[in-house]
Amino acid sequence: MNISTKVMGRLARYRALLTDYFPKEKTHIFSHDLAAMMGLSASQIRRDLMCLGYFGVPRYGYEISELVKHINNVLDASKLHHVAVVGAGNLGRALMTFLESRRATLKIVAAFDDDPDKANRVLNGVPCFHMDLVEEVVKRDDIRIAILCVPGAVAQRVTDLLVKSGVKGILNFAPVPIRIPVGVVLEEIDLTSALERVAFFTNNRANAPKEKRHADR
Amino acid sequence: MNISTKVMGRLARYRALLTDYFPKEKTHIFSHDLAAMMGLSASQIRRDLMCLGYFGVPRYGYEISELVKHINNVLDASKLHHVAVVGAGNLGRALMTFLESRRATLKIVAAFDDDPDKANRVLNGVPCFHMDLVEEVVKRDDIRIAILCVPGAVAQRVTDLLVKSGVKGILNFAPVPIRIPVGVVLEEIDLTSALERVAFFTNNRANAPKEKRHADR
DNA sequence: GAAACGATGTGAAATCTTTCACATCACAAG
DNA sequence: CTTGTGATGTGAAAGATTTCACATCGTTTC
Ligand SMILES: NC(=O)c1ccc[n+]([C@@H]2O[C@H](COP(=O)([O-])OP(=O)(O)OC[C@H]3O[C@@H](n4cnc5c(N)ncnc54)[C@H](O)[C@@H]3O)[C@@H](O)[C@H]2O)c1
Ligand SMILES: NC(=O)c1ccc[n+]([C@@H]2O[C@H](COP(=O)([O-])OP(=O)(O)OC[C@H]3O[C@@H](n4cnc5c(N)ncnc54)[C@H](O)[C@@H]3O)[C@@H](O)[C@H]2O)c1
Repeated sequence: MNISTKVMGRLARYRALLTDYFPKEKTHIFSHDLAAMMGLSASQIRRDLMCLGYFGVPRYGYEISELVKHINNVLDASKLHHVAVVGAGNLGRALMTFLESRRATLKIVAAFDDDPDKANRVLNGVPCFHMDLVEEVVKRDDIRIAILCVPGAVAQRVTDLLVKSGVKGILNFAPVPIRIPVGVVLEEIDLTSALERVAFFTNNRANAPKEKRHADR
Repeated sequence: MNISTKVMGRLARYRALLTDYFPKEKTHIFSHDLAAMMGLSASQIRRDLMCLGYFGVPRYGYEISELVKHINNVLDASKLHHVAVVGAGNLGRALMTFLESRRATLKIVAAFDDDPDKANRVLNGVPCFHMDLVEEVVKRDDIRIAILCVPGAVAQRVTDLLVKSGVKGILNFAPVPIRIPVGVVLEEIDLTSALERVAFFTNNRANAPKEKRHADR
């Protein structure tokens, strides 16, 4: 079964909803309830769940604990990933605090910055190193993933260093596209253009994307 | 011409690249150069640019200043939007600082928080009000767009208040899906699931989305 | 000016994603 | 046991996005 990026992302969100924001006393859920909560169609939910190898029972819906277990399974949630935040500025530090309390399998083990004032300290619960030590620490701590929060002007240079040091996945917040060799995974988050999208569709209703449906009939 | 969300987002990123990170001495650009920089195919670039009503010239490519002008035009960049940050915590304050220096047409005019310590002060250059004043200030300052940075548990409640007050677009960072009435535009940014996507494809090469192409032949 | 070149613009094909529609199933009720 | 109900799982249609392929055109060169 080949899971697309989109399905993958939605599965992660289903899981977050079910584990973090769902009343504990509920043991089962219907596709259309999940759909209403997510703002998607019920058939899309069912289609997504097909690739889990877990099947709900008609009339009862999906058993939540089983569903979560199977999502974990498909998303490889047993593997622990070591993550580094690169660039311990405002955004980087906010992310450190935020992610600390989140999925146990994604552990932030280090931060890097080229500002000497930030190195050799513990920032927001994370040991922060100078950029000179990237290669050494990445190898020593088996860091596979980097969250890139450095200014756009140096983003490509820092990326090249990270890749050279052995990082296999990068989540880029710098508002510039960066290039990576094949074999490395890249996800870009461009907050400015997200905000611009909202602004555009806000006063341009005609072009707005089709309404999200909340049911299936 | 009907512009999809995806095209819209890419146009914003082309513009950012051309205005912020492109050598000033260059006056023209080819679709395949832009493509290489963005990590997309040249034909996709050309297809996206088709909806601008501006045409490049064969052999010379696109004139950058004209291109930017036409993107501005399509994205309605002349209109000034008033934006509020709701929830002046770590993320909210990082965003205030960051967005201040960005597009002039998206102006952060207020922040809101229910912590009395944060109200009635200027935080990161933005006046911060208590949540009790949302309705009044949104109307007074004609705030159309809200950036939602409150804890997930209260996100829906705060959203309802914002919509009631007249906000027309919401950029949601809380890691829960929120529901809005039709007529309001919503964009969700889920950093946790973005990070999980990176982690997944990092040790699951087989399922990785197709390589981005950098050329057209 | 004519020919060659090397880029664009775009119809059509290919691919990816979502939705529809309905057979099927497990349980509840009679 | 039989029937009715209201879910699921899924083939196939519809829709959206991306890529291919090539006609076309402005520039350069001869
Ligand atoms: N703050 C936000 O809300 C926000 C939102 C979206 C995107 N971004 C982007 O994220 C990045 C960081 O934003 P920020 O607000 O945290 O900025 P910031 O200035 O607060 O932090 C940048 C950090 O990077 C460090 N740095 C600079 N050069 C470096 C180098 N060569 N190697 C290592 N570290 C280096 C600096 O010392 C600083 O600590 C920027 O690219 C910004 O555009 C920020
Ligand atoms: N920090 C991050 O990097 C990050 C990343 C992704 C998502 N998020 C999400 O963004 C939101 C904010 O994150 P944060 O790190 O800034 O948290 P934070 O705790 O630093 O800030 C939350 C702010 O919201 C305010 N608040 C609480 N209840 C409120 C209410 N009812 N009305 C108005 N304001 C209220 C608090 O006073 C606080 O200032 C959370 O939902 C978080 O999950 C944060």
